[in-house]
Amino acid sequence: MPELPEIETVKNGIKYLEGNVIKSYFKSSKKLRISPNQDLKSLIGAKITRISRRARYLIINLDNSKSLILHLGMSGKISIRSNYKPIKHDHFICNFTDESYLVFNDPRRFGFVDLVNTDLLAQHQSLANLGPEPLEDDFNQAYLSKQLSNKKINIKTAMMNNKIVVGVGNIYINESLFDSKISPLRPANDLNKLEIARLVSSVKKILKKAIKAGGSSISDYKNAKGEIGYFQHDFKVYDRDLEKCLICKNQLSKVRQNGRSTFYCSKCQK
DNA sequence: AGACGTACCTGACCGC
DNA sequence: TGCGGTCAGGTACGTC
Repeated sequence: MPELPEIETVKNGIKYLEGNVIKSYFKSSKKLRISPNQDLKSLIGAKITRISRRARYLIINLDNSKSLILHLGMSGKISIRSNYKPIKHDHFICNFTDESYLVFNDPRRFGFVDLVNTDLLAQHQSLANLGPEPLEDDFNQAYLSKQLSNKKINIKTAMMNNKIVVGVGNIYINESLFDSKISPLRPANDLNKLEIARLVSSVKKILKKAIKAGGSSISDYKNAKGEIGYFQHDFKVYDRDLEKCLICKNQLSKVRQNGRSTFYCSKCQK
């Protein structure tokens, strides 16, 4: 599921757990992308002090100087349940003092759960060397121009590089490039300042819109469903290669770039 | 250093 | 119905 808007939605949906104490946990024996650095036993009795997000990682700070890091990989989902019945691919479960359960389910197992000392969080293999958050002010035209100036790789792949900017995955870069009318095939260092400014603003706009829509599904969860829902995507180019451009009615295109599918309009995006 | 291919996994879907 | 091929929203690593 997850790109940045989905993780942000999950974070907002589980933030109410702050202040709860972990009563018990379960970790499946299946191997995830990385194994926890520390014994998870110290989770028991720990109180959640803060839940936040960095890039596509969920960070859960505990009152025992330790922090949980959760990553959802390609297929991971987090849900909150009022009672727990095991289903296939449940890999990590926490039971809290309010009797709710947080469940991490991930069929492809590209995600992970890790426990580290909070003072070493920034040095974690996954968190060190990350670029800026796309919605923060330090992700701007001047910064991006500098980053792209020596990159000959296509702009689409460059934008999916976590060292340049985090959390922009395949869906949202396709949508952002369409929104800014820039062809995904262009070499990154070929874009001028104006185009880079447009791209920065499109990335922020598209992500904010998706987060806003994702947030609305959380209220459904609170009222009825018992699970955190995801944004019902409304894409203009992603997965629409058999359809026509909503702007110019041209047939949309699909190509492969560095192993990933790219969708775009060859007329609108130059 | 940057570009690029590949590996990690399961499941869904499509054509034969 | 079953089988093989291909694809999927991410990330890390090896090689040139």
